[in-house]
Amino acid sequence: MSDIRDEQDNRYDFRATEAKWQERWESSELFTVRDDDSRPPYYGLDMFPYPSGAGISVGHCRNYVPLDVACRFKVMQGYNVLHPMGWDAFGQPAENEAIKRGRNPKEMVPEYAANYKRQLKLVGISYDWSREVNSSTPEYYRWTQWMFLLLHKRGLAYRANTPINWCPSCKTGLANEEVVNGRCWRCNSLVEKRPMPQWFFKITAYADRLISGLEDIQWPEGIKALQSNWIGRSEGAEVDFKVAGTDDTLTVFTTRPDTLWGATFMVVAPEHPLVDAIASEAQRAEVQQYRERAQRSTEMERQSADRTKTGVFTGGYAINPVNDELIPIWVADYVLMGYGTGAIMAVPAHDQRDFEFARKYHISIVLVYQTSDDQTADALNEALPAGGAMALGPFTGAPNDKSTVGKVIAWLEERGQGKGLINYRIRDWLISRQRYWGAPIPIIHCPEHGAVPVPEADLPVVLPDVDKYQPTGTGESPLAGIPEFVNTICPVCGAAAKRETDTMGGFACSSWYFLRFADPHNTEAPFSSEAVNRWLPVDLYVGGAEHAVMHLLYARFWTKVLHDAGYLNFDEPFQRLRNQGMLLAWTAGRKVVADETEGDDEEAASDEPLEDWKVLKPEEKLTVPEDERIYRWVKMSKSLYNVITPDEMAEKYGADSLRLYGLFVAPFEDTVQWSDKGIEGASKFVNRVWRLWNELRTYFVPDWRTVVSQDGLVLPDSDRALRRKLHQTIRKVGDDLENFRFNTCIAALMELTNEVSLYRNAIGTSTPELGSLAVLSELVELLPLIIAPITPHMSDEMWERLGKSGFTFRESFPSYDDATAAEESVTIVVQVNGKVRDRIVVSPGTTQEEVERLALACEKVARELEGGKTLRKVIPVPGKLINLVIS
RNA sequence: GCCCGGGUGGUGAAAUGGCAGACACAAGGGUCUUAAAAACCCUGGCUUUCGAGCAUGCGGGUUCGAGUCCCGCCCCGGGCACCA
Repeated sequence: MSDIRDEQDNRYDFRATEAKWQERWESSELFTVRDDDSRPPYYGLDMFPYPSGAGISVGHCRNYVPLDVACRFKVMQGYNVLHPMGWDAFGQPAENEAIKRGRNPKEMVPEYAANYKRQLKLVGISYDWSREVNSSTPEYYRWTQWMFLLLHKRGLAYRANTPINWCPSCKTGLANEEVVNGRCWRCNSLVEKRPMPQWFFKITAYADRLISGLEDIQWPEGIKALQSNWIGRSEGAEVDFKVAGTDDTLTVFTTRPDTLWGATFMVVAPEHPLVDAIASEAQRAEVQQYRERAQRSTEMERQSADRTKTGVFTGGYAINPVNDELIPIWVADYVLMGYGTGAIMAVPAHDQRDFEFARKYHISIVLVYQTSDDQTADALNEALPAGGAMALGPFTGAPNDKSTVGKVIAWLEERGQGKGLINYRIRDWLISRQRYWGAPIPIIHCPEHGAVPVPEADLPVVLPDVDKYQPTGTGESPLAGIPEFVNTICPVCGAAAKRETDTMGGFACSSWYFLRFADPHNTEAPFSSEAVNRWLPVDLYVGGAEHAVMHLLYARFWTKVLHDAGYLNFDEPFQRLRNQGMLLAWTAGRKVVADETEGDDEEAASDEPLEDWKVLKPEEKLTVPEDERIYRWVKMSKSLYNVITPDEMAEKYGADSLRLYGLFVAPFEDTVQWSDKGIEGASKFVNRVWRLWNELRTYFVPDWRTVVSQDGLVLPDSDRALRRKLHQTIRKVGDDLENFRFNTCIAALMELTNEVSLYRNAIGTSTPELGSLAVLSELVELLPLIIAPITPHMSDEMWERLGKSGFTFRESFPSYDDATAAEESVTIVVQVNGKVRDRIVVSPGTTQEEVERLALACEKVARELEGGKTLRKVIPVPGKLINLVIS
């Protein structure tokens, strides 16, 4: 490029340089990955995004850039690195946006994707675009449907008519994982319960393996805990209670069968099927009323734990199997139909919820465990969940612990009154959506044969073009209104039949896309096992922690199913996971006006974090004066009108500076507050490196290696020090990049730069010796390589100016020499009673005796010893410190 | 209520149980310049009687030595929330 030929101009022309190299990377297909490559494979993956209209913000660079740096580093270390990108284009986020803009998602998504792609290239991300996938294309969703059929074949997809989570605003059912605090994860509306026939994936069948599989993957402990808690394994027993005067049996799940002797009543959920049978004539009306009231209240109201418990006596009694006592059966909404059996035995003495209920309704309380002989149930102020010894029944004297629980379960099993059982909190994954923009569920409903899977050969079931794709709200998908789509024939008998009109939720597409990248153009299968087994599991997966119990759980489930079906030789998809921190922006807002109701602005609602604060919309910025504005740090998001784009930053400071700033500002996992000052600092550093390097390049001698490796080469102290720093930096940068410590990595590069600058100042206008020239040349040649993963554009430009051909991406990351990096002297801290009194500088091999002698010889130490104090003890820390204990 | 994170200068942050504040930003001073910008150099936790003392949310403890480990609190962020 002609405008960077002026070598006297020491200002770095990042615009021209970055454009030049991005073009060259593209035209040389630098980032295209081949399967037939002898280097060891490495798979680095970002969670694929849905491309929204606003494009990416600098916030997105918090994950794309660090992974890019890690991948570029891996390439330079000699790996064949798969680093792909694609579009999670199906699902509510894309569809909601299309509706809002009055666009057809089919046309809109590719436009948005193209913009994302342009931006990602602008930031210099090294994706292999030849493997780009779009989950909303028939070439892709054909195989998502294939996955559905596989699950169906294996008994893991079923249709059931149970009350499901319904979002009235999105007009569709939602999976449990998509309901956050009783609200829709996309639009924040309150979720209702609606009974309707829906398709589910049987993720509960894999609950145990989804917990145990967490053990040997390198994920943040917090995410593992989140998943584990979500799955919620709890060990206990099912116990059968006879309903007095009937043939019915009420089965309960309990984790504390050992407290059966203290069960003084039972509670069933309002929706429990036996309620009618249990209720006595006298109580029936009251029970019925209570059930209706419970049905009307929202999930949120019902599940708020601080609400005082309510309930109604059914008039019926159960027989406690361990002592044949009659105990009353109540109906109360603190018992949930969705967990266990929807019925509990209540042990008020040892369960706080039952305790509160018993006290409120004056039900008797019986102590099973006593912490002392004179302890009475009447004296309790709260339940005793732990401690004490059993005070009644055949296990009298047994401790209040797991071993007793086990013994009681065995005892119940022997007597045929119950059995040990493990219960899970996780529910099956509801996959049906009554929406247009998703992969049609490949099922045909035949009056004769029921729900028949579409034969594999007939895939894909193509999503038809429609005029109206808005959700209907009737519980039917818009597809139901298209006779050409709906009417078909049964694959089994050929009779007239109807297609399933629900589509799959977006999380179906993202549950296997990481497999498709290994073999993205396969038209015969979703992937070849050979390709997938070569590249996967993903070595390094980067994305947001908000997917802990959604995508990350579903993807693990599908991987296990595919493994069990023999398609994969691994059953955990992501070996190592890293979650980037959020990016916050300083955002103008105002107080909420009294009559403003929640959810009036659908889009903003999902991201607004504070209830007493409303973001200023662009049009309000003119009307709300500065002194009425309230500024807050909130997540950078287009719905909060506080987005800074990589485009504007790349234009002003350059992609390399933007990359460097995001990496340097804080540890990768930390939340960051965006600052323009910060990126200015990063840009200053990039320019400083550029300038220094260009000055020093005039000393470059290409054969420096022979000089540096000469036997008996004696360099002046300053040269040895510079070389030592260089090799120490190579070591540190390599270590830090390996461990995602980008901020300290860049700090090390800054330290090196500072040292080089001082060295340069010291040279002044004098001509360096041959040895010094070699040391400088080593630096001039290696620096572009060391910094290349972070500032790839500048590095390639430097590389070319050194007379090298090709790209730093194709070079090896420099190795360091231990001997050269070793310190020539060490500073030993001299402490007296743990307080620093002095420092002594010794050579690394100095004996401990010598260090001690030198320490005692320090004037400041001598002063401490005055007044008859004597040395009691010497604590040496070799190479670091010596602590003299005196008194 | 339960489960995870986190609290260190004016700010972002460093620190295998061993010199607290690396590296930066902002600030102040200087060099260069007619001037400014840029660049380069220097200073900087607080207090001080210039010996030193005090400092990593608070209070205890372990240790020769604690930002780091243990116990008890407080505050902030996130997740779950009547799960029997």
